Parts: sequence; structure tokens; C-alpha cells
Amino acid sequence: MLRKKKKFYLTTAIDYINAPPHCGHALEKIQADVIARYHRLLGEEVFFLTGTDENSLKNVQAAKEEGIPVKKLVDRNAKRFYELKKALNLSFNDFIRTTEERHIKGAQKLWLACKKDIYKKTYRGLYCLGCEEFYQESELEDGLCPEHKTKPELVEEENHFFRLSEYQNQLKKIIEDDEVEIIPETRKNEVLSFINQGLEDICISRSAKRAHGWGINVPGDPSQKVWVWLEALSNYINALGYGENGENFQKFWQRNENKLHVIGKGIIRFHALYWPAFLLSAGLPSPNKIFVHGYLTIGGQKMSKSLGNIVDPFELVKKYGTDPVRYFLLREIPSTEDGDFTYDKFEQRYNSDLAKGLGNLVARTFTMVEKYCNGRVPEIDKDPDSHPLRIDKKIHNWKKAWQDVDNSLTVTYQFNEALSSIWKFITEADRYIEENRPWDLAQKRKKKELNWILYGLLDAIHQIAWQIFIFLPDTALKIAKALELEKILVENPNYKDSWTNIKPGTKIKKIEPLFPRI
RNA sequence: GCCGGGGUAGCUCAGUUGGUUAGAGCGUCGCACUCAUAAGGCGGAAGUCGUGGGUUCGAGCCCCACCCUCGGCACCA
Repeated sequence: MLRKKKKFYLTTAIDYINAPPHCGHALEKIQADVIARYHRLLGEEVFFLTGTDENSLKNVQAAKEEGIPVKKLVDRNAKRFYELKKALNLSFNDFIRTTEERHIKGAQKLWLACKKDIYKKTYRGLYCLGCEEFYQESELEDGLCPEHKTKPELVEEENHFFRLSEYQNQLKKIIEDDEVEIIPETRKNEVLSFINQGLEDICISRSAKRAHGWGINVPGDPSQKVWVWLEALSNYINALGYGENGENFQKFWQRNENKLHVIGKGIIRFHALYWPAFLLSAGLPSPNKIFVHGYLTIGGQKMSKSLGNIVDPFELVKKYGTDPVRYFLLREIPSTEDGDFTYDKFEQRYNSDLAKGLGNLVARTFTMVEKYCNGRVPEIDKDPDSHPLRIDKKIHNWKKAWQDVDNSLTVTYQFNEALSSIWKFITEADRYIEENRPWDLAQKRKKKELNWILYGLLDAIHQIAWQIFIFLPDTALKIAKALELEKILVENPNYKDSWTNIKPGTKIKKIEPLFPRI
């Protein structure tokens, strides 16, 4: 048993915190959480990181609007993001803020490691004083700032630049060859077509004045602040202790072929091009996979402050519970595309899949065991592994469901397909009850047959608990608890060893309906 | 504008290298059942497969044109 554990490192994007978290943030965190939980289920050593991006000028502006110090604003908002952990039952191991010392130290170390590719150049651009941002000419409307309708000024500033152009061919190769695998493929193609247009050097600093003194200093040049993206990306190694060459950095970054970034479609270029380029420059290994998810829309519209359609994940959880929120986002939203949220859709999913599906199956099975078997797991005289719910090839048996779960969580990241497969099995279990009519068997006192049927159903429910453990952890535990399997699920979750854990004679604990109908 | 996805039942989508009556889930309607959260099962209705041409013995799948929609097009999650 001294076999070395496989390692797995995954991260989410670190969020801008000039506003509180919304459901789109929740979607990404939950997706990453499920992946992390699955790899733990496989017995791997998992390090799951998330955090906040706090050096942006947007925070300075937001603080100004509220009339509070920037530090106060980021502290308060970062806390809100951290609180998603409890609300959504996230299992991340670390939460990094880019205002932390360990991050600043690492970001500056990375800058110095890239030194050979950094040079100074005068940058000239159209700058809107109101937005405090540079604009491309193509972004202007009639030569005016789209936000303020004012004419931007031509501003010159000496900045540091990074020789991205030097890495064009290398980047093209590692992406084409899936050394850095981009999922789904359409995103990979987008990145490649972007490279094919030719890569230019990028500006990686701005004047401290323009940044209002907020941000991380360029090493050796206090008049300049590090461009937020360069330092933000470095959070992925800083949290592992890159700054002080820590043990986790060696273990999870340097000597690990399983590094995954989970991000939204809007920031793919930074992750698929700039980040690997910085790492190449610094002589560090690249991430192995980048999974790009879509965005959440609300009633078909983009979530936005001005539309006032932002859905607060905390309120949603308060109203419906953690697992239903996790279930909806994972089941209803195709992970690689945009997906839509409405309360109607939410409640429909809740009722049809959770209340009438899983919840009802558990309730009816437990009641029959209560009535016909004195509430105990029945004795059987056959091999559990010959039970049709496990092996019948004509039905969508639970072994098939496991295959789909595995494929979804290690290859395609289509969580909806995994859940759909598990729920197909739930339907099979319901059908199995209907076909075998345990109530008739009980009346005819066909004890042996009845036991076999009910044992198979309990076994199926036990298996479902294992399968949904990564998606709906609380629900899985409730079921496992009723079956007196909670300890095994928590402490030794490896599913391959769990197939015969249902013990005849075990008293089934009564439980409340898992998902009361709305 | 350029490049790339899509447009298939009320809704969300599957449809393999072109081949007989186009599929699933949800919703809806009907039937029988009763262990269950008025849940579950079975059955039915429902589609001129974006439009117009073309290739072919045969096209949702191939070609052309057009319409609509979504995404990408550098320092902006």
C-alpha cells in the first residue's frame, strides 16, 4: 500500500472583487469543486486553489465611489467570495488574495525570472481620464469614449514590455500538440487562429501614478506597477510557495503532470498564451490542461448591474439549499457553453429530478424495506454482483453510469452528461420496482424474491450515493448515513472497493424527504 | 468587415463514413397500478430537420447562395 499517490492540482480563476459574487462565479467554483472531489474519490492527492484578484484599478474606482479606503473595500469583498465556500460546500484547499505578501513576493520573483524578455519602450495611446483606461481606436464611438462621450487624450508613457513575439512558434506548437490542452476544442481553435494573426509584444507595467499607487511594484522601478494580468496569473504558483521555493511548489507544479486551470471564456488568451509564455520565459513548466466554461445568462440576458438581473448565490442557497443549487448549475448548464438561469427552470429541475426522481426513489425504497423487512437490509442467497441493476446489459445499469461519470470528469468536463447518466439509472431503478412489484411479492409471501429485489434497490441507492457524492455531497452523506455507510464514504471513498458494503441485517435509519416538492 | 460554431418536436438538445416509417429528456394528453414526496410505470400526440437551388438511385447529414443567431478578432474577467 506504499504506492505513491497520483497528484492533481487545479485552480479556478481568481475573481475581480469590485462587486459581490454572483451566480456566474458560483458556477465556476462548483465545476472546479466537482473535479477536485472526483480526483479525491479516485484516491489522488488533490490541491484545489481559488482566490481573489485585488490589484485592479477597478477596485480603486469602486472604493472611491463608496468613499472608503481601497484596502477596506477589498478586505470586505474578498470575505464575501471566501464565504462561497460554506454556502456552496466548496472543498478548496487554499484561497489566495493577490494583496497577500506571499503573492507579491512570488509575482516579483516571476518578473525577475522573465527579465531577459523584458525591455522598456514608450507607449502611446488614447487615454480616457474618466475611465482611467487606454482605448483602441476601434473601441471608440465617433472618436469618443463609449462610456463618457469625451475625447480621449493622447498620452505617452514609458513602460516595460514583454517579448511575447519571441514565443509565437513555441506557443503554437504546445497548443497544437495539446501539451497545454485546451478544452473544448472550439476554444483551442480560437486560440490558434489568434496566434496565426501574429503575436505582438505586450505592455506589462503601468505608471504608479496612473495606478493611484495601488498594485505591486516593478522590482527595481518603484515608478511602475506590474500589469495586473502578469501578477494575477502568478497566483497559481505563488499559492504553492513559488516565492520561497516551497515544498508544494515542487510537488504540485514542478513535478506534476496533472495541472488544470478552470476559467471562463473571457480570459482564455491570458491563460492559454500569456501565462505559458511567462512560464517558458522563466523556465518553468506549463499547465497541462485549461478547461474553458461558458457564461451564465439570466432569462436569456447577460448578467449585469445596469439590467439589475444579478442573481445572488447566497440568496439562492438560502431559498433552495446548497445541493439543489449545485445540481441545477451542473445539470442544466452545458459546461462549455452559455447556459440560462430562470427561477422557473430551477424549480422545474428541482421537482422533476430531485423531488420526483432521486428523493422519491429513496423514500419509496426505504418505506418498503421498513414495511416488508422490518427496516433492515434483507438477507440474500445470491452474489450481489449478479444483480440486474448492476449488470443487466439491456438496461442503463450502474456500471454504465460510472463509466459516464469517469469520462465526464476526466476527459470532457461535461458535468451535465455525468448527471444525466446517473439519473438514467435512477429511472431504471424506478422501472425495476414497477416491473417486480414488491408489494405483490410481500402479499404472496415470496420472501426470497422480495429480499433479492429490495436488496438490489438498496445496493443501487448506495451506489447512487457514491456517484453523487462529488456533485451533491450533503445528499450523498444523508443517504450513506441512513445505510450506515457514512464512515466508509467519507474515509475510504474509493468506489471500486465499495461495491459490497451493504450488509444484511443493517438497520435502515429513517430520514426526512431529501427534497420536499416545491 | 474577417474567421469559426450553430439553426432538428412547446423547451433543451442527440443524430455515426448520405440509405428503409427522424430520436431523447422535460412539458403536455390518455391508461393501468399503489411501495412512494398526488410521486413512479406504460402508451399517445407533436417536427415541410433556417430558406432557395444543386449533386445523387437516395440528403438533417455533401456542394452553392442567402437569412438569422452565437463566439473570436491584444493588453478590456
